[in-house]
Amino acid sequence: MSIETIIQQAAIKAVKTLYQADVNSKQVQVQNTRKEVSGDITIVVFPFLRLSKKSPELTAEDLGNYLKEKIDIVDSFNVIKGFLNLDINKNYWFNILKDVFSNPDFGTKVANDDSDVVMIEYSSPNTNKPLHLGHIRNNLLGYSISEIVKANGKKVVKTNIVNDRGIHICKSMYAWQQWGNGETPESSGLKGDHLVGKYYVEFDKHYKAEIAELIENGLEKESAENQAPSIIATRELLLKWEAKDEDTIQLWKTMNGWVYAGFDVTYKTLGVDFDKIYYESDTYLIGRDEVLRGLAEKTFYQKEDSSVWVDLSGEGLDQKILLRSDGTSVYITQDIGTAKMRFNDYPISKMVYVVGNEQNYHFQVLAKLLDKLGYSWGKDLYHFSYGMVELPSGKMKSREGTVVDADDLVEGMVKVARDMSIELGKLDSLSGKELEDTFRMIALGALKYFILKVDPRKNMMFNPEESIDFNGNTGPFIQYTYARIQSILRKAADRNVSILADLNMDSMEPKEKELLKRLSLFPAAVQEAGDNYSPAVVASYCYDLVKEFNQFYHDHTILGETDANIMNFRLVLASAVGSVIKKAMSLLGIEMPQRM
RNA sequence: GCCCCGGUAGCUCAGUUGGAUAGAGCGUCGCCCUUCUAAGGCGAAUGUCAUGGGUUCGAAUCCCUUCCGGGGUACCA
Repeated sequence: MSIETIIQQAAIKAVKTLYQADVNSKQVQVQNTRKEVSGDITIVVFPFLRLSKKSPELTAEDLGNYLKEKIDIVDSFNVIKGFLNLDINKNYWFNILKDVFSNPDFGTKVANDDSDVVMIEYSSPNTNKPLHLGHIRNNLLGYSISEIVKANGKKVVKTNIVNDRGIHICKSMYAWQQWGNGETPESSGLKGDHLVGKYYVEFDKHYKAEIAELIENGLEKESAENQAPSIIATRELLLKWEAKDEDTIQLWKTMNGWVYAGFDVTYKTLGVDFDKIYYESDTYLIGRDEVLRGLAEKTFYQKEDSSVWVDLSGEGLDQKILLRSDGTSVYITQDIGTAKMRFNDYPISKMVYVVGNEQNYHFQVLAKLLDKLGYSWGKDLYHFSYGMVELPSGKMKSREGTVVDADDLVEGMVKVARDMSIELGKLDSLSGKELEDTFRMIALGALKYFILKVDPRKNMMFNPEESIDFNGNTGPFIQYTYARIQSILRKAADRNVSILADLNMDSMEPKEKELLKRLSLFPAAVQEAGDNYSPAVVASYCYDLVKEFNQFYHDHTILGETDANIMNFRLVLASAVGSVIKKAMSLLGIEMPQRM
């Protein structure tokens, strides 16, 4: 039971005894005491004034006296206006420290056979272009949320739906056929996904030129967009693909193969992975069958041009197309099929889609569609809607080439990490792979923390002109603190100092107690992050912990301490902080170096 | 037009059930390495919490107005 809960329940009893009145836990506001004020935990007494019919100060005095007498972890108290600040007995804090030190599962819950299965879809790339910074945010969030949900005692299935078919894929295929001259990753030395992306951009260039020409010849914009030769050819290609034309399928397989090889490299670099991968090419027909079933059951309707629609105007939404007039599927068709397949494959109790907020409307429609098709789980799907990454110049657009490429960004950061490490000269004891791994760890730590510390729901700004920081509230700052702790623990081991969970001390320094308080908040942070699907909560917690540790580290020596009990206590404290840092950062997918 | 989301220091961001003097980092100006790693610590300056109103003992937080920005809005994904 957390300290907040203990105090809260005690306060409810106190009010009952003192004022013969019932209050619920919501009315008892318990918060951490502000740093400038003495005390550990604070009760806000304003809500009780009506019951006590006394001044805030006297009410707080009443409560304080009661708690001091009845609750053994409350040592003493002070009152400032309507705030009752309680001092908690040191043994309470010592017990927390012992728990952190000796319990490897401190702060997290472990899943068992009966735990809920949560399926988390993330990444979901199109196979017509390489990944960019927006995808990085998606991948990092998806991975981190998976780890956080796991830490809250759920079974997690990480999944990826690869959008490997559709008109957009045909665009790069067509462009490659027309202007590719047989170029391959081998012949050009280009990473597969970058090669295919090049032809996607190429398509757009030609398509735009054709539209401009048609408009010049007197066509309206809309008809020009529909009659440009490139788009007509691309539509034919999609029809041939859906008809399983052999050459078209072969080209599709070849080009997608290039892209997958490229994606694998990027995924590995980012340290993300999946338990189950679905391909739209396998699921879209199931979706189409579902749509046709809905049509037969008159859930949906058909227009004269034979396109299929759903009318959601009764639910406050619009009409939505489900199959085009030429019979091919649209984006939402495959999502229906994929959902059906997944629920057949796994005993899913919650389905989470990590997809950008530009698709909020899409997921509202999807939930209602699944519901209409008779799937009870449809309306419970959760769209984890995250914000866009914006550049100073505006939104990133793959077609126009105004993106921050994922591979380039990571490589650039590794270079910065390498240069900086060499300049600081701290890694001279390492060499070869170990050294290179540390550079990558630091670079990825900086990038991941930069992305994940921001509230996922909000749009965020990235300025390519300014490199991502390595000082201050950053991943490397946290890694650095961890490395310092490991250095101390190594030195302690060298001197044969054993670290005991047995703590014998009369009092603590303020910085020591502050650190203990921070440690005690870890379980609440993990839970809050899980409840809100927010890696930023973990990042923020970890930063506060690390900042607190650095102050302690600055003010107090550990190995230089002459009192053996105090030295042992500080070693236990440092070790515990180290393990919490490591665990918290692992929830963000950030690794901790032994040295840096 | 309609719907959704956002606006906090020069910049990037915290601030979740309404609580004490609104906080960090970067940048700026100072200070601290004969002492466990200075990717660190300490101090200074910087705010009409977009705007106007309302509810409340108390509002950055809840409700309404206006302004600004982003996204979506029937055959892109």
